[in-house]
Amino acid sequence: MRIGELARRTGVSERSLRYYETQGLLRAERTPGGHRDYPEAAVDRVIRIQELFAAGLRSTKIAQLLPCMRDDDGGPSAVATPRLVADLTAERDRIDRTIRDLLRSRDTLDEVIEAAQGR
Amino acid sequence: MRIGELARRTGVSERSLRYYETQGLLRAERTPGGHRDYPEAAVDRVIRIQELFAAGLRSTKIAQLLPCMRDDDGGPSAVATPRLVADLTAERDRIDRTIRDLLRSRDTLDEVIEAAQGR
DNA sequence: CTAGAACCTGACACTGATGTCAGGATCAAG
DNA sequence: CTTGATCCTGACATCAGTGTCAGGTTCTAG
Repeated sequence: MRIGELARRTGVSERSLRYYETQGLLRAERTPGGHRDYPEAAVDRVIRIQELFAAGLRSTKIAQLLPCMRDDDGGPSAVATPRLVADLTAERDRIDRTIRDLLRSRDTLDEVIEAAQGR
Repeated sequence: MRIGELARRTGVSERSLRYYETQGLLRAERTPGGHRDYPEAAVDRVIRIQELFAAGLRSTKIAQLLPCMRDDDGGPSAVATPRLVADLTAERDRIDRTIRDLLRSRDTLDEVIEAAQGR
């Protein structure tokens, strides 16, 4: 599929999709004229990428991580190096802390919201 | 207390503390010579601010929110306007989505980590 | 063939919190 | 008074993903 359709189906801008390509996160075949042509699996992949971005990982980490994920267009997964595992473990712990933080902040907001609704 | 001590005790840089002041998030008395002098309660306040930043709120929202929080140096809380309540509700929903996203990403990382550890 | 939609690359702007540096003033202890 | 630690303001830089625009090419339907 073309970049426009992929953008529409994932909710990610064409600009971002091209950026992902420069970062090695997403590859595409090219038509004879040079237009990008994505496989169907790109949809899931882009959504996965967005989730990881939302989790605060930066593109270089995601680029290392993606080949180690199963479900990566069905091919056999690469195995993470010890170095990468250490990095990912640190990321996971950071995510855990972030989640705790978010829960606290959500409670804070709820308090204010409820107080304003007169109870 | 002085800015250096506040920075040390909260883990937030002096630069950021001054920035918070320009954004109306944090106030300080001044010594005759112009140095900032923070009350003890500033420690909790800064930590609260950091949590809200970590939750993705931007300084303008935090500035609106802070006076509506109880525990705000003991004074009586302001009450959020309907407009603000709507904003905060949207923020809370965004935070909820973020949490769900983080949980998914954490699971993704866990899968890769476990796979690499040979089980 | 042609028109319009869709795509290409490359460049520059922005955001918003934070880092960092310069040049100078204040503070506290000896 | 002096000295070294601490603080002041103001300015500019950074990061990383994304928006946007320009100028040009490709694709597809009629």
